[in-house]
Amino acid sequence: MKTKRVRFAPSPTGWLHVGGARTALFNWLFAKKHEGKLILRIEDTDVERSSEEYTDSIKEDLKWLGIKWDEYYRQSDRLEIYERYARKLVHEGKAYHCYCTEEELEERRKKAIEEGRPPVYDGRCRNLTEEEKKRFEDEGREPTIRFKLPEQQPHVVVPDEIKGDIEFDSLTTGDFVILKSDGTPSYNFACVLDDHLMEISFVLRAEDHLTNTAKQMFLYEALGFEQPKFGHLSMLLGPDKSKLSKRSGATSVREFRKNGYLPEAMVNHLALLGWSSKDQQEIFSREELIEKFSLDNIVDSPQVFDREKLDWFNGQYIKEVELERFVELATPFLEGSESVDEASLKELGDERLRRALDLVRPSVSKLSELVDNEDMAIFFEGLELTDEAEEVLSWEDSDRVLRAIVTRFSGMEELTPEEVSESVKETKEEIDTGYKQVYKPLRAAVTGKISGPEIKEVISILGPEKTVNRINSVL
RNA sequence: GGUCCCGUCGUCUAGCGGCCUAGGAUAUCGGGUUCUCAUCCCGGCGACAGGGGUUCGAAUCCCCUCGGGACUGCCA
Repeated sequence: MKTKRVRFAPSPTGWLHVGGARTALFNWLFAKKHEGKLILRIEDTDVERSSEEYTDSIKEDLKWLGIKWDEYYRQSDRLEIYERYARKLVHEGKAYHCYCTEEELEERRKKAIEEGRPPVYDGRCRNLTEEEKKRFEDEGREPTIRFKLPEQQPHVVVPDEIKGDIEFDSLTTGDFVILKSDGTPSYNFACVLDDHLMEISFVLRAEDHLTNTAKQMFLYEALGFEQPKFGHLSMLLGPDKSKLSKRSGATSVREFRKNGYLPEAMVNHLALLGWSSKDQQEIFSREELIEKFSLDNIVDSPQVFDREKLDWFNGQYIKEVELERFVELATPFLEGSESVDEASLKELGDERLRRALDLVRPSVSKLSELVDNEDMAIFFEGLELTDEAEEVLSWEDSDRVLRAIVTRFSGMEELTPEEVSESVKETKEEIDTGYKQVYKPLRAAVTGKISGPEIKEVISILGPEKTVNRINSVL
């Protein structure tokens, strides 16, 4: 069987969009599933809007997501190819030079809309005489090359592996430009040529390309190329149900990355947008996704990108990842926190930081929540008592309790959580009071707050010395 | 306007003619666990867009209406 080849073809005019990321992911999953190849093709033929920076950032973000490509191409490196084929079509009478300027075109378009006619190119340059061409050229006009659509084309069928055949009664387009006046190819042309030349066997792209695919059918025909298979993914929508855009909040994977989302959470969430495994599983490892991925399980209705579900996924992964990795991921966020200076981070030490982060994980759903996190603050100096904590400390037994604890902990080297529990129990019995009367003042004194992570763990991490110091400072 | 796609809880989805008084997840609400918060566990609320057919039987098939979306460039 022939190797399956798919591609992801972004244009570097912005950061990698989550919609694009999903398309890339589905292509990658498809390739992996079938032991095929994923081709990354940068469609940078729009000289004005494309940039090297965006190209790099897209590659970085794909890598971050764990989407690796097998081959890499850039359309700007391939301009001669497109030009050659465009000329070939002109030569064969399947395309022609058009001297209309953008301004003229725009004006006619406007007029057509006003008059209720479809705003399509009227084909006026189809049969220009040599003199007419020369006159235009003398005027300094740079021609484009337009593809000549068949005169009679009742309807087009786009075979779609996901939605089934899609029939177009008519194409809402006239002869379209395949080579722009600056010599760069337009999207549909470069796309068809490259998909063919790169031996793409399956084109999996978003639904906004549906009408493009229809147009491309003619190009395949005119060029004498065999068609690949096609599949169109539904659109990703914002909360307002319109195409996910800047207005809908964060849309680039870069932004999610900066906000402390884990790539595995992102991948998991994206995978479940438009695809499901048909059982009730929600959390998938990469391997499971590859194993279970199938075109049959793709739905064709559009989906809203739900941040809350992503947060849940992220929280799940934060709780599950290896502690070492979590520490690595968390550190930059801690360092970026205003309330934590380098000195106090250093003072805490690696081991205590490790344990503290492990303790705080369950309450965090994205790494950015670690910045100025209340629970983390417990482990740094400079605590202030909240009003509620003050109140707890003013309870009748609080002073006695805390003094008893201080007596127990003084001079100790370290404390395990179990030893803390034991001490609390003994103190409770010694003073003949309830657990709350011990735990609450202890928490208030040590953390300055009345809620937070398990106090026995907190104390164990801080150690007896710091704990005693803190208690003494409120007595 | 034209062309095309789509329509099950707020959101992501299961369902492919009887297993559906429509299942799961998330969000939300309530309860439990805990010194407390978070986690976790248990429970509640919550949907087949509407109308016609076809059929013994329709969320599932057909038609119409309505609604949403995309495209309609020398952007991709």
